[in-house]
Amino acid sequence: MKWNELEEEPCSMARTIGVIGDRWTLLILRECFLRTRRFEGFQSALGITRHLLAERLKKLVRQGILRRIPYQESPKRHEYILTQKGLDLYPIMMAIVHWGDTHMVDERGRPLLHQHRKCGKDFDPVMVCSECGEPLSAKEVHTHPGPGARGLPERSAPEPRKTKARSRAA
Amino acid sequence: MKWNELEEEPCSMARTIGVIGDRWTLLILRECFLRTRRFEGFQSALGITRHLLAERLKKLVRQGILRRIPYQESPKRHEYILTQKGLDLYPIMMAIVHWGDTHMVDERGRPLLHQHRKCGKDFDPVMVCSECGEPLSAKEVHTHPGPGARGLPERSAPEPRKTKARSRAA
DNA sequence: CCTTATAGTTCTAAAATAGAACTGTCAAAT
DNA sequence: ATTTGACAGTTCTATTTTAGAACTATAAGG
Repeated sequence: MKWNELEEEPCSMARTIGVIGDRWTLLILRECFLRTRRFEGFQSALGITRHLLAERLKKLVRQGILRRIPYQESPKRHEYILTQKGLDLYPIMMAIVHWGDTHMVDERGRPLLHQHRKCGKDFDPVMVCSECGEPLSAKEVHTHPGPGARGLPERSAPEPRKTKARSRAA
Repeated sequence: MKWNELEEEPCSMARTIGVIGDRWTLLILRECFLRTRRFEGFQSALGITRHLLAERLKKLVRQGILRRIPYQESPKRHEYILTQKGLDLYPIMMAIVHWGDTHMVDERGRPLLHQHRKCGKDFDPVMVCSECGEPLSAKEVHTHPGPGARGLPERSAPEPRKTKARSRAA
Protein backbone atom coordinates (compact mmCIF):
# COMPACT_ATOMS: atom_id res chain seq x y z
CA MET A 1 0.00 0.00 0.00
CA LYS A 2 1.16 3.51 -0.71
CA TRP A 3 0.58 5.42 2.46
CA ASN A 4 -0.78 8.51 0.76
CA GLU A 5 -3.71 6.45 -0.48
CA LEU A 6 -4.79 6.14 3.11
CA GLU A 7 -6.00 9.71 3.16
CA GLU A 8 -8.67 8.90 0.61
CA GLU A 9 -10.12 5.82 2.23
CA PRO A 10 -13.70 6.04 3.40
CA CYS A 11 -12.64 5.66 7.01
CA SER A 12 -11.87 8.54 9.32
CA MET A 13 -9.39 6.46 11.15
CA ALA A 14 -7.46 5.49 8.04
CA ARG A 15 -7.42 9.10 6.89
CA THR A 16 -6.16 10.33 10.21
CA ILE A 17 -3.52 7.64 10.35
CA GLY A 18 -2.40 8.72 6.90
CA VAL A 19 -1.69 12.16 8.31
CA ILE A 20 -0.34 11.64 11.81
CA GLY A 21 0.07 7.88 12.11
CA ASP A 22 3.79 7.44 12.09
CA ARG A 23 6.27 7.45 14.89
CA TRP A 24 8.15 10.62 14.11
CA THR A 25 5.06 12.65 13.38
CA LEU A 26 3.51 11.69 16.68
CA LEU A 27 6.69 12.55 18.55
CA ILE A 28 6.96 15.88 16.75
CA LEU A 29 3.40 16.64 17.78
CA ARG A 30 4.22 15.73 21.36
CA GLU A 31 6.93 18.37 21.22
CA CYS A 32 4.50 20.89 19.78
CA PHE A 33 2.18 20.40 22.73
CA LEU A 34 5.17 20.83 25.04
CA ARG A 35 5.74 24.21 23.39
CA THR A 36 8.65 23.39 21.11
CA ARG A 37 8.47 25.66 18.07
CA ARG A 38 11.77 25.66 16.21
CA PHE A 39 13.68 23.33 13.95
CA GLU A 40 16.63 23.01 16.28
CA GLY A 41 14.34 22.53 19.22
CA PHE A 42 12.64 19.55 17.63
CA GLN A 43 15.87 18.10 16.37
CA SER A 44 17.71 18.17 19.67
CA ALA A 45 14.72 17.09 21.74
CA LEU A 46 13.99 14.09 19.54
CA GLY A 47 17.27 13.11 17.91
CA ILE A 48 15.43 12.84 14.61
CA THR A 49 17.55 13.25 11.52
CA ARG A 50 17.38 16.72 10.07
CA HIS A 51 16.27 15.35 6.75
CA LEU A 52 13.22 13.62 8.12
CA LEU A 53 12.38 16.47 10.43
CA ALA A 54 12.29 18.90 7.52
CA GLU A 55 10.05 16.57 5.58
CA ARG A 56 7.64 15.89 8.42
CA LEU A 57 7.31 19.56 9.28
CA LYS A 58 6.55 20.32 5.67
CA LYS A 59 3.86 17.69 5.62
CA LEU A 60 2.27 18.94 8.82
CA VAL A 61 2.19 22.44 7.40
CA ARG A 62 0.65 21.16 4.16
CA GLN A 63 -2.00 19.40 6.19
CA GLY A 64 -2.85 22.55 8.08
CA ILE A 65 -1.80 21.13 11.42
CA LEU A 66 1.12 23.48 11.89
CA ARG A 67 1.52 27.04 10.68
CA ARG A 68 4.96 28.32 9.65
CA ILE A 69 5.33 31.80 11.04
CA PRO A 70 8.31 34.14 10.62
CA TYR A 71 9.75 35.30 13.90
CA GLN A 72 12.61 37.33 12.46
CA GLU A 73 13.71 38.81 9.16
CA SER A 74 17.30 39.03 7.89
CA PRO A 75 18.16 35.42 8.18
CA LYS A 76 14.55 34.54 7.61
CA ARG A 77 13.50 32.29 10.45
CA HIS A 78 10.21 30.64 11.10
CA GLU A 79 8.60 28.79 13.90
CA TYR A 80 6.05 26.06 13.73
CA ILE A 81 2.95 26.43 15.83
CA LEU A 82 -0.22 24.42 16.10
CA THR A 83 -3.29 25.62 14.24
CA GLN A 84 -6.73 24.94 15.65
CA LYS A 85 -6.78 21.75 13.58
CA GLY A 86 -3.53 20.84 15.29
CA LEU A 87 -4.74 21.77 18.75
CA ASP A 88 -7.71 19.51 18.15
CA LEU A 89 -5.30 16.60 18.20
CA TYR A 90 -5.02 17.07 21.94
CA PRO A 91 -7.48 14.32 22.89
CA ILE A 92 -5.48 11.86 20.80
CA MET A 93 -2.27 12.84 22.55
CA MET A 94 -3.86 12.65 25.97
CA ALA A 95 -5.42 9.29 25.23
CA ILE A 96 -2.04 7.94 24.17
CA VAL A 97 -0.31 9.32 27.25
CA HIS A 98 -2.99 7.98 29.52
CA TRP A 99 -2.79 4.48 28.12
CA GLY A 100 0.97 4.58 28.61
CA ASP A 101 0.51 5.84 32.16
CA THR A 102 -1.81 2.93 32.82
CA HIS A 103 0.02 0.11 31.07
CA MET A 104 3.60 1.07 30.38
CA VAL A 105 5.03 2.70 33.50
CA ASP A 106 7.76 1.06 35.56
CA GLU A 107 7.92 0.97 39.36
CA ARG A 108 8.92 4.59 39.48
CA GLY A 109 5.52 5.77 38.34
CA ARG A 110 4.42 8.31 35.81
CA PRO A 111 7.00 10.52 34.23
CA LEU A 112 4.61 13.42 33.81
CA LEU A 113 1.54 14.62 35.67
CA HIS A 114 -1.21 16.76 34.21
CA GLN A 115 -2.87 19.50 36.17
CA HIS A 116 -6.18 20.99 35.12
CA ARG A 117 -5.95 24.75 35.58
CA LYS A 118 -9.69 25.13 36.05
CA CYS A 119 -9.99 22.84 39.03
CA GLY A 120 -6.37 22.83 40.11
CA LYS A 121 -6.10 19.05 40.44
CA ASP A 122 -3.90 16.45 38.80
CA PHE A 123 -6.23 14.49 36.58
CA ASP A 124 -6.69 11.63 34.15
CA PRO A 125 -8.47 12.15 30.87
CA VAL A 126 -11.78 10.33 30.60
CA MET A 127 -13.67 9.83 27.38
CA VAL A 128 -17.40 10.31 27.67
CA CYS A 129 -20.47 10.26 25.43
CA SER A 130 -21.36 13.71 24.11
CA GLU A 131 -25.04 12.90 24.53
CA CYS A 132 -25.34 11.43 27.99
CA GLY A 133 -21.99 12.18 29.56
CA GLU A 134 -21.31 8.59 30.59
CA PRO A 135 -17.79 7.16 30.21
CA LEU A 136 -17.37 5.12 27.05
CA SER A 137 -16.13 1.61 26.54
CA ALA A 138 -15.81 -0.40 23.36
CA LYS A 139 -18.60 -2.83 24.18
CA GLU A 140 -21.23 -0.18 24.68
CA VAL A 141 -20.76 1.24 21.24
CA HIS A 142 -22.45 0.09 18.06
CA THR A 143 -21.09 1.36 14.75
CA HIS A 144 -23.19 1.80 11.67
CA PRO A 145 -22.61 3.34 8.24
CA GLY A 146 -22.95 7.10 7.95
CA PRO A 147 -23.62 9.33 4.93
CA GLY A 148 -19.99 9.12 3.75
CA ALA A 149 -19.92 5.32 3.76
CA ARG A 150 -19.38 4.12 0.23
CA GLY A 151 -19.45 0.42 -0.06
CA LEU A 152 -18.29 0.01 3.48
CA PRO A 153 -19.37 -3.45 4.53
CA GLU A 154 -21.76 -3.43 7.48
CA ARG A 155 -19.37 -4.55 10.10
CA SER A 156 -20.98 -3.54 13.30
CA ALA A 157 -22.19 -6.97 14.25
CA PRO A 158 -19.60 -9.51 15.37
CA GLU A 159 -19.99 -11.73 12.30
CA PRO A 160 -21.47 -14.83 13.89
CA ARG A 161 -18.32 -16.86 13.57
CA LYS A 162 -18.78 -18.57 10.25
CA THR A 163 -16.65 -21.58 11.00
CA LYS A 164 -18.89 -23.35 8.56
CA ALA A 165 -19.80 -25.87 11.17
CA ARG A 166 -16.59 -27.53 10.26
CA SER A 167 -14.73 -28.67 13.30
CA ARG A 168 -16.00 -26.89 16.43
CA ALA A 169 -16.61 -30.29 17.96
CA ALA A 170 -13.27 -31.72 16.95
CA MET B 1 16.87 5.80 16.59
CA LYS B 2 16.02 2.16 17.01
CA TRP B 3 12.31 2.04 17.60
CA ASN B 4 12.46 -0.54 20.35
CA GLU B 5 14.39 1.95 22.45
CA LEU B 6 11.25 4.04 22.54
CA GLU B 7 9.64 1.67 24.96
CA GLU B 8 12.20 2.54 27.61
CA GLU B 9 12.01 6.29 27.39
CA PRO B 10 10.73 8.10 30.44
CA CYS B 11 7.68 9.32 28.59
CA SER B 12 4.38 7.51 28.48
CA MET B 13 3.70 8.82 25.06
CA ALA B 14 7.00 7.60 23.63
CA ARG B 15 6.48 4.20 25.21
CA THR B 16 3.00 3.90 23.81
CA ILE B 17 4.14 5.01 20.40
CA GLY B 18 6.80 2.34 20.54
CA VAL B 19 4.06 -0.26 20.89
CA ILE B 20 1.20 0.93 18.73
CA GLY B 21 2.56 3.94 16.87
CA ASP B 22 2.92 2.65 13.37
CA ARG B 23 0.46 2.62 10.54
CA TRP B 24 -0.15 -1.08 10.21
CA THR B 25 -0.47 -1.68 13.92
CA LEU B 26 -3.09 1.04 14.23
CA LEU B 27 -5.03 -0.35 11.30
CA ILE B 28 -4.84 -3.86 12.70
CA LEU B 29 -6.23 -2.55 15.96
CA ARG B 30 -9.03 -0.81 14.11
CA GLU B 31 -9.96 -4.20 12.68
CA CYS B 32 -9.83 -5.76 16.13
CA PHE B 33 -12.36 -3.25 17.39
CA LEU B 34 -14.52 -4.02 14.37
CA ARG B 35 -14.49 -7.66 15.49
CA THR B 36 -11.98 -9.11 13.06
CA ARG B 37 -10.23 -12.01 14.72
CA ARG B 38 -8.41 -14.14 12.18
CA PHE B 39 -5.30 -13.93 10.06
CA GLU B 40 -7.16 -14.07 6.78
CA GLY B 41 -9.67 -11.56 8.02
CA PHE B 42 -7.01 -9.00 8.78
CA GLN B 43 -5.15 -9.69 5.61
CA SER B 44 -8.07 -9.30 3.27
CA ALA B 45 -9.57 -6.33 5.10
CA LEU B 46 -6.31 -4.40 5.11
CA GLY B 47 -4.31 -5.63 2.15
CA ILE B 48 -1.27 -5.86 4.41
CA THR B 49 1.40 -8.31 3.32
CA ARG B 50 1.17 -11.62 5.09
CA HIS B 51 4.71 -11.28 6.30
CA LEU B 52 4.14 -8.01 8.08
CA LEU B 53 0.79 -9.10 9.42
CA ALA B 54 2.35 -12.14 11.05
CA GLU B 55 5.04 -9.98 12.60
CA ARG B 56 2.68 -7.31 13.90
CA LEU B 57 0.31 -9.84 15.39
CA LYS B 58 3.22 -11.50 17.13
CA LYS B 59 4.30 -8.20 18.58
CA LEU B 60 0.80 -7.33 19.77
CA VAL B 61 0.57 -10.70 21.49
CA ARG B 62 3.99 -10.20 23.08
CA GLN B 63 2.83 -6.85 24.38
CA GLY B 64 -0.28 -8.35 25.90
CA ILE B 65 -2.63 -6.39 23.70
CA LEU B 66 -3.97 -9.42 21.87
CA ARG B 67 -4.42 -12.95 23.10
CA ARG B 68 -3.92 -15.86 20.72
CA ILE B 69 -6.66 -18.36 21.36
CA PRO B 70 -7.19 -21.73 19.67
CA TYR B 71 -10.59 -22.10 18.08
CA GLN B 72 -10.04 -25.52 16.58
CA GLU B 73 -7.66 -28.45 16.85
CA SER B 74 -6.44 -30.68 13.98
CA PRO B 75 -5.15 -27.97 11.79
CA LYS B 76 -4.41 -25.87 14.84
CA ARG B 77 -6.06 -22.53 14.31
CA HIS B 78 -6.05 -19.50 16.52
CA GLU B 79 -7.83 -16.23 16.67
CA TYR B 80 -6.59 -12.96 18.00
CA ILE B 81 -8.75 -11.11 20.45
CA LEU B 82 -8.23 -8.00 22.49
CA THR B 83 -7.17 -8.34 26.11
CA GLN B 84 -8.27 -5.77 28.65
CA LYS B 85 -5.05 -3.92 27.94
CA GLY B 86 -6.06 -3.92 24.30
CA LEU B 87 -9.62 -2.85 25.00
CA ASP B 88 -8.19 0.04 26.96
CA LEU B 89 -6.89 1.41 23.68
CA TYR B 90 -10.45 2.31 22.79
CA PRO B 91 -10.20 5.98 23.76
CA ILE B 92 -7.18 6.35 21.49
CA MET B 93 -9.08 4.82 18.58
CA MET B 94 -12.13 6.94 19.23
CA ALA B 95 -10.06 10.10 19.53
CA ILE B 96 -8.41 9.34 16.19
CA VAL B 97 -11.72 8.62 14.49
CA HIS B 98 -13.27 11.73 15.92
CA TRP B 99 -10.48 13.98 14.70
CA GLY B 100 -10.85 12.45 11.26
CA ASP B 101 -14.61 12.95 11.39
CA THR B 102 -14.02 16.59 12.22
CA HIS B 103 -11.16 17.45 9.90
CA MET B 104 -10.83 14.84 7.19
CA VAL B 105 -14.32 14.10 5.84
CA ASP B 106 -15.36 15.04 2.33
CA GLU B 107 -18.75 16.48 1.31
CA ARG B 108 -20.37 13.13 1.76
CA GLY B 109 -19.99 13.22 5.51
CA ARG B 110 -18.84 10.63 8.00
CA PRO B 111 -18.27 7.10 6.85
CA LEU B 112 -19.24 5.62 10.19
CA LEU B 113 -21.54 6.69 13.01
CA HIS B 114 -21.27 5.57 16.60
CA GLN B 115 -24.25 4.80 18.71
CA HIS B 116 -24.08 4.60 22.48
CA ARG B 117 -26.11 1.61 23.59
CA LYS B 118 -26.82 3.09 27.00
CA CYS B 119 -28.52 6.22 25.77
CA GLY B 120 -29.36 5.08 22.26
CA LYS B 121 -28.01 8.17 20.52
CA ASP B 122 -25.32 8.73 17.93
CA PHE B 123 -22.56 10.51 19.76
CA ASP B 124 -19.15 12.12 19.61
CA PRO B 125 -16.49 11.22 22.12
CA VAL B 126 -15.57 14.04 24.47
CA MET B 127 -12.52 14.06 26.68
CA VAL B 128 -13.10 15.39 30.15
CA CYS B 129 -11.17 15.91 33.37
CA SER B 130 -11.50 12.98 35.76
CA GLU B 131 -11.66 15.40 38.70
CA CYS B 132 -14.14 18.04 37.67
CA GLY B 133 -15.77 16.58 34.58
CA GLU B 134 -15.12 19.60 32.39
CA PRO B 135 -14.05 19.10 28.77
CA LEU B 136 -10.28 19.38 28.30
CA SER B 137 -8.28 21.54 25.97
CA ALA B 138 -4.53 21.84 25.63
CA LYS B 139 -4.32 25.34 27.03
CA GLU B 140 -6.00 24.50 30.28
CA VAL B 141 -3.50 21.85 31.16
CA HIS B 142 -0.20 22.32 32.91
CA THR B 143 2.29 19.45 32.87
CA HIS B 144 4.80 18.84 35.61
CA PRO B 145 7.24 16.02 36.40
CA GLY B 146 5.87 12.99 38.19
CA PRO B 147 7.60 10.31 40.27
CA GLY B 148 8.87 8.47 37.20
CA ALA B 149 10.52 11.54 35.68
CA ARG B 150 14.23 10.98 35.52
CA GLY B 151 16.09 13.94 34.23
CA LEU B 152 13.11 15.10 32.28
CA PRO B 153 13.62 18.78 31.73
CA GLU B 154 10.90 20.91 33.26
CA ARG B 155 9.12 21.82 30.12
CA SER B 156 5.76 23.00 31.21
CA ALA B 157 6.52 26.66 30.76
CA PRO B 158 6.80 27.98 27.19
CA GLU B 159 10.53 28.80 27.37
CA PRO B 160 10.49 32.58 27.27
CA ARG B 161 11.68 32.88 23.73
CA LYS B 162 15.43 33.19 24.08
CA THR B 163 16.04 35.03 20.85
CA LYS B 164 18.94 36.56 22.75
CA ALA B 165 17.63 40.03 22.09
CA ARG B 166 19.25 39.64 18.75
CA SER B 167 17.19 41.03 15.97
CA ARG B 168 13.56 41.30 17.07
CA ALA B 169 13.62 44.93 15.98
CA ALA B 170 15.41 44.36 12.75
C1' DC C 1 -6.79 -37.58 -6.09
C1' DC C 2 -7.81 -32.80 -6.50
C1' DT C 3 -9.45 -28.54 -4.66
C1' DT C 4 -10.27 -25.28 -1.04
C1' DA C 5 -9.55 -22.91 3.50
C1' DT C 6 -6.47 -21.29 6.84
C1' DA C 7 -2.19 -19.64 8.68
C1' DG C 8 1.81 -18.89 8.05
C1' DT C 9 7.19 -18.51 5.89
C1' DT C 10 10.57 -17.28 2.37
C1' DC C 11 12.43 -14.69 -1.29
C1' DT C 12 13.90 -10.38 -4.06
C1' DA C 13 13.09 -5.60 -5.44
C1' DA C 14 11.79 -1.12 -3.99
C1' DA C 15 11.21 2.43 -0.54
C1' DA C 16 12.15 4.66 3.82
C1' DT C 17 15.38 5.83 7.45
C1' DA C 18 19.86 6.61 9.81
C1' DG C 19 23.94 9.07 10.22
C1' DA C 20 26.93 12.22 8.90
C1' DA C 21 28.57 15.99 6.26
C1' DC C 22 27.63 20.08 3.72
C1' DT C 23 25.35 24.92 2.40
C1' DG C 24 23.94 29.56 3.23
C1' DT C 25 22.73 33.61 6.01
C1' DC C 26 23.48 36.70 9.33
C1' DA C 27 25.20 38.39 14.31
C1' DA C 28 28.64 38.85 17.46
C1' DA C 29 33.27 38.51 18.89
C1' DT C 30 38.24 39.09 17.89
C1' DA D 1 38.13 42.01 8.15
C1' DT D 2 38.03 37.53 9.57
C1' DT D 3 36.47 33.99 12.40
C1' DT D 4 33.04 31.69 15.14
C1' DG D 5 28.58 30.25 16.20
C1' DA D 6 23.50 29.84 15.81
C1' DC D 7 19.91 28.47 12.89
C1' DA D 8 17.48 26.03 9.22
C1' DG D 9 17.82 23.43 6.19
C1' DT D 10 19.83 20.00 1.92
C1' DT D 11 22.58 16.25 0.11
C1' DC D 12 24.84 11.95 0.22
C1' DT D 13 25.55 6.76 1.10
C1' DA D 14 24.68 2.62 3.92
C1' DT D 15 21.31 0.12 6.35
C1' DT D 16 16.72 -1.30 7.49
C1' DT D 17 11.85 -1.88 6.36
C1' DT D 18 8.27 -2.86 3.44
C1' DA D 19 5.95 -4.56 -0.80
C1' DG D 20 4.63 -8.20 -3.66
C1' DA D 21 4.53 -12.52 -4.92
C1' DA D 22 5.34 -17.32 -4.47
C1' DC D 23 5.79 -21.27 -1.53
C1' DT D 24 4.72 -24.69 2.64
C1' DA D 25 1.81 -27.30 5.58
C1' DT D 26 -2.47 -29.47 7.48
C1' DA D 27 -6.83 -31.16 7.05
C1' DA D 28 -11.73 -31.22 5.15
C1' DG D 29 -14.80 -32.18 1.36
C1' DG D 30 -16.07 -33.92 -3.05
